[in-house]
Amino acid sequence: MTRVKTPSDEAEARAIQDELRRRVVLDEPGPEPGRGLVAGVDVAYDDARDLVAAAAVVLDAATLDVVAESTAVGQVSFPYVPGLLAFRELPTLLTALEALPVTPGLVVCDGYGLAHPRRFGLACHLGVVTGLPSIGVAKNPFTFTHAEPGAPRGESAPLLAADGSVVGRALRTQHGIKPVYVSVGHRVSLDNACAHTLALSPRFRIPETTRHADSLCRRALREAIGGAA
DNA sequence: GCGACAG
DNA sequence: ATCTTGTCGC
Repeated sequence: MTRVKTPSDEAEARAIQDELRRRVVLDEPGPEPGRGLVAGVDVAYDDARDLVAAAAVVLDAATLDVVAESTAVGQVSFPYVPGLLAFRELPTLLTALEALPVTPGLVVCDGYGLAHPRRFGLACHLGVVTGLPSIGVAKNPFTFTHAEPGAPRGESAPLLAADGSVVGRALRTQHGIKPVYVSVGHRVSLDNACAHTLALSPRFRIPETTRHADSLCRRALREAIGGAA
């Protein structure tokens, strides 16, 4: 079983990131968009009980039909610290992923990959520890900047770090609607990551993978609380 | 130095 | 992330 060591403090977490970051693979194009199986993952929290519920939903990339689902509930083991999100979400997320009856060719994370203060966001971390191709699709630009993409669906602008380096892309998934922020996680090119994101978002701003995972983890959290109360 | 900052 | 009903629109 894939495990993520829970750091005892932030310094240790950063040291772990530094070590795992060396294992990120960036020279593979990744799976072909619109084919195979794509998984979406997300988590929901109950702060009062320190619970975290994770969901993994697998879609047929061609039809966007749901072919498998899995959830897991665990205790929160790390605080929310911007830049260290993976240590909070990954343990439970991996449990849900491993319980899937199939292995996806790509995992779409709700958050960042290389677009990260230390170039090792949640999607990179998940990709490295599972070995699976992964990308990050976030709803906010965090500390990064970008020019306004053209209005049509499919338009994009480079997502820039403070030092000017390109860490991802602000991608318009719906005409005239706020873009999403795509970055590479592991074993996928940025072009491919954006193509997948577009293919997964035919109707709404957020990819269907993330939408399914979001509603499923919220449901799992409600049921976990309901069963305990 | 302080605040902002993926979820 | 989360606090949160009805309402507007396809």
